[in-house]
Amino acid sequence: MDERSLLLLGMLKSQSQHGYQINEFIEKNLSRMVDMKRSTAYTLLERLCDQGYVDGTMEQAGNRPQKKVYTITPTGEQKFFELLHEYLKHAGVIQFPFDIGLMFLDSLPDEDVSLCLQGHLQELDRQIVGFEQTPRHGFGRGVDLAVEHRLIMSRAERDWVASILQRFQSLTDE
Amino acid sequence: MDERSLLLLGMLKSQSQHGYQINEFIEKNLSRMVDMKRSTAYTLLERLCDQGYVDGTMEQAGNRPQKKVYTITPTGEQKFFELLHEYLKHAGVIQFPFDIGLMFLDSLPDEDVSLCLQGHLQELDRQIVGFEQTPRHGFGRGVDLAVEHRLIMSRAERDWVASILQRFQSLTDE
DNA sequence: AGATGAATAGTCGGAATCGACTATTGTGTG
DNA sequence: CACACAATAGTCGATTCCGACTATTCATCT
Repeated sequence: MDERSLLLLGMLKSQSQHGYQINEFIEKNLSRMVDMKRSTAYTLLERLCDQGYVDGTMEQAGNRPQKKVYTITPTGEQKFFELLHEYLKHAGVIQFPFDIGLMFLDSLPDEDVSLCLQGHLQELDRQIVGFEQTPRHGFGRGVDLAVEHRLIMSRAERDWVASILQRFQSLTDE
Repeated sequence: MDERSLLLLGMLKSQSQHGYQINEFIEKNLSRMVDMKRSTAYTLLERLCDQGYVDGTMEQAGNRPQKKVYTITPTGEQKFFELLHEYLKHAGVIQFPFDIGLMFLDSLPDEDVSLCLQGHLQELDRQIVGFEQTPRHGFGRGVDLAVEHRLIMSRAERDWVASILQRFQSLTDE
């Protein structure tokens, strides 16, 4: 059971909803923080139902197409709090694929490195703008904090990459 | 083909070696940056052989037990450079499971949040000490840079979490 | 009326990863 | 000498995740 289940439980805790809604929300609002595909979300929702943490009921509202509405159960809420504590408390091992690149930097001519890092920097800037423009007060202080977290992390990385880039450029220029 | 293959190709580029050595090195020196289990490494090495990027030959050195020595091929080197450019250039979407926790912070009493964040902080401090104590000059500037990268990222996160924690504690104390 | 598209629900097979397990041989210790 | 341990090689089944695909119903447009 990982942070994706925490996300699903959390979203259902704030409001019962159906899979499509959940997926839309994640794609539109959280794609910068979470990477979970639609089919995975459906699978996970099914599992949560099997485990009794969520209750899924088909509804026929008026004559609209069928919807399956998912609702968190009391045990689901318990589980939610358990997971929430866990993920707030633990830092875990974050993996930056970029680091693997960095490790082998030496195999590349300084010029290539400069070019790559420039590209990297631009991507980071784009990400930062994205976070800066993310509307706040999604569903509470918490979401804003998460965005702020990502923002300061991206900025820290950008500043560092920029400083490294300068090192390389001064080597190349001289 | 992901960053794990880049790592394997890179390690083999610097030196032909056998799977056990590779796994040992990753476990002992890179466990803070990369999470890849032994069986995965073996699987990946096999695949790299199939794809012609690596050549694996059983060797019977003296009367020691069998070793399978993996050596990077010319196409493997090409692939290595390709992947290296890719991973240096792109920032990708980093996922912090912590963020999912943050999003739902509001569901927890401030006191709980304080306790969790204190735990988080301690873990981060441990990680930072780990990076600080990582011996430098592993196989070149690059490795040092990667460690430095992780170090500044962890510090940035620690400082931020500490500031958030203070906010919560001042709320709780009053 | 028929076509098209959006909202909603999935399903299914394949790839990736891991944990736990097995096998072989040399070396060192009691 | 016997036994355990380290070094080396995997294998295999379970689980997870994803991409691509399908199905249904209504609304809208021609």
